[in-house]
Amino acid sequence: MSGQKHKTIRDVASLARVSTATVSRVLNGTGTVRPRTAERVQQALTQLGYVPNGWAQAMAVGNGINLMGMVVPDIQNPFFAAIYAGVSEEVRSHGMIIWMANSGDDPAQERTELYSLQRYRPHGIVLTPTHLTENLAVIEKIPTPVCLVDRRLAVDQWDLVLIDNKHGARQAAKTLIEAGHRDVAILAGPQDTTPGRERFEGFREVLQEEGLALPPAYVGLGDFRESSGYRIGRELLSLDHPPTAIFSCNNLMTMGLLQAIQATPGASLGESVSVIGFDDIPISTFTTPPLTVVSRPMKEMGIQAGRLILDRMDHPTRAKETIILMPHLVIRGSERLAAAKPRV
Amino acid sequence: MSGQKHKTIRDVASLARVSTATVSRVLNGTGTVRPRTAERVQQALTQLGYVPNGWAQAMAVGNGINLMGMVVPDIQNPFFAAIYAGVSEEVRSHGMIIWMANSGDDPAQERTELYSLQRYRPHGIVLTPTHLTENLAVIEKIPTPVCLVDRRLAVDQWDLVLIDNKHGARQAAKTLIEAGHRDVAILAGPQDTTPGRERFEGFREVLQEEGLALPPAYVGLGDFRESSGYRIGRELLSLDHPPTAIFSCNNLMTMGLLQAIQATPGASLGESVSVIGFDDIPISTFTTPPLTVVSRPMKEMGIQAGRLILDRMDHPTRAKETIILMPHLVIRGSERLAAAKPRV
DNA sequence: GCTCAAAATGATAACGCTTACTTTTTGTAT
DNA sequence: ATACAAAAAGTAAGCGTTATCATTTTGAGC
Repeated sequence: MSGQKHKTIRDVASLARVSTATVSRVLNGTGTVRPRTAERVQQALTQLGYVPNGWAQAMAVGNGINLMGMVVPDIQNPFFAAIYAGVSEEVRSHGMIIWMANSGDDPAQERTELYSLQRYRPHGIVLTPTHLTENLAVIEKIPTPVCLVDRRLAVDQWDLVLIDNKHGARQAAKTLIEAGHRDVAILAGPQDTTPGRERFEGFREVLQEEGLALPPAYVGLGDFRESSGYRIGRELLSLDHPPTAIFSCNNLMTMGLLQAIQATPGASLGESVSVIGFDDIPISTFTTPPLTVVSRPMKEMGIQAGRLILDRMDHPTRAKETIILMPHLVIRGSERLAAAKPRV
Repeated sequence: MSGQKHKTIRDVASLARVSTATVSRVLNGTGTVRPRTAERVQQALTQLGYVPNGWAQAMAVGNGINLMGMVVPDIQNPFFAAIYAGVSEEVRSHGMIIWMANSGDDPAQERTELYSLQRYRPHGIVLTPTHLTENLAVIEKIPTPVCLVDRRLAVDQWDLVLIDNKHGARQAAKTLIEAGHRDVAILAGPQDTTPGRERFEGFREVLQEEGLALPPAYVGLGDFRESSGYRIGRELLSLDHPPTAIFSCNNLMTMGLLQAIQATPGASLGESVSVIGFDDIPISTFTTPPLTVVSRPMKEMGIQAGRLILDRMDHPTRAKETIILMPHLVIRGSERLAAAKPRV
């Protein structure tokens, strides 16, 4: 039911007719307690359904609870969900639990979330910052190990787990061109984030190297959300001279883009337009043709971040470490039009 | 960085040359402090980057932190993710944060998670129990409002948010039959859970009413996981006389089933076999034909659960409430074979 | 039965904060 | 200047634990 209050160690102590210290000893297996007494305490414990108060314990012991904080732009995004899974896997063995918070990619909200998180004194924080500079001062003040994931900050002072975005984008661009495409568009992410910028750069570089033009109309600036993928997808496809291939810079925008293709009369994946997406998504094997994507070791990123934080907890002064993981292309067919002949 | 410790209210007090009580007053806006003093305190506050210790606050005030607990079988499952979103939306306005835990559909793990959750004294717990009876004793001892979502317990003592599973399953079965199918199979869930049982029942009822046989070979007992959907899907499709339609009882198994169809030579969604799934999934609009599903108001379930808990926090003694939400069929095409003619 | 070390238990001070309650300061009326 | 109420600031208890120390109990050896 719900009326009662939680029992305290004092309730247990008085029921078992011992001092709170003895109950505590039984609970934690510290010190020595006579079997007879321990038995009485155990009985009181189960009879009352006592569960120790975690905060009080943490305060008494003085080193907080085994809490790991995590602040990411969007928990619902499978990419961050996978990072969560990785961090979780890595720290679980240390008896840690994870406190997830959502910054909504908004610096103000990020500030709020970092603040409320710190109120509960986590042992470390895994952070995907929303902005290069906006919250630098706040983050610098955090007296707890911080590990940045997926995005840098303007100051290079923290442990870092990154993806070689440029490399991934270059592979995508090259693959599209090798598949015969000349009119290649990009559905880019926000240019004030590292992933957004780096993927755009890699893409543009390849086009330049191959001597292909990138007209302004073929550059769609999205916000990494599904809605912008749809909107920009519709725009690109309704151009007088629509692109024959689109590189979409993240998973959610790819979802939107695919819907835009379905919604545009005459447009058809693999028939009139090719797509390569950045990040694998659950649907990628179910489209026709299946989706070619740049895939990153998402869970591995979380594992590394967790490892870096745990490591820094033990060695607070070691030099910052930067881990750059490589994405790889998963070719499934959507990079190529049914009609097109490979250049070979 | 990371070396330092968190500042305490005492650090602030001594820097501002006031007592801790005054700092507390400034922090909480209680009592009266002269502007000059408040100014000094504010300065110390920001200079030290002080963040109050949430547990200590909660303990001093004596009513815990604004924590809502949530224990579900699988956080990764979009269904529970949506419930989370609903609960989150409902309780956020009360300044609450949510502590998510994963029971893995395993009673032992559920027990563990409920225990660790209670250590942090949540104001309420939203629970999708793993088993009808296994953890009854534990759950009855929880001295905090509990609201069950999606599944009942053997004892009917808690607030409840359910779906009319039978109704949804009946709709699915009827629709398949109306589309001309006579050989209809079911990919059922575990029969020791309410959703698993009720969906099976509804399905079986309709077949009986329509005078159709349900041979044992057409009943696949899965465990609500993708792998079992795949395995059983392969089995059903490789029967000498395979079904022409399959009703899959949850989202993950549907994913597995779709993969099984793709992997089976000669099988093809909408050509050789029709599918209706229970629960909408992101991929449902991307398959060809798009997937017909029984869709439930998932987020709404979370909202209701959140509401019930908040309500019970204010009225601990009110009678238990049961909310049953209706699923509805979303017809997209996969319930019908391309060759088949509607019976009309 | 008595002694005395060893073992078991109890009393109590933290931990960081809030909040009655008490004391000091302020400012106004004389 | 003095008195005095009101306002501001300080003191200390308490929230539920653990850990240190002090005290009591136990039981072995005589």
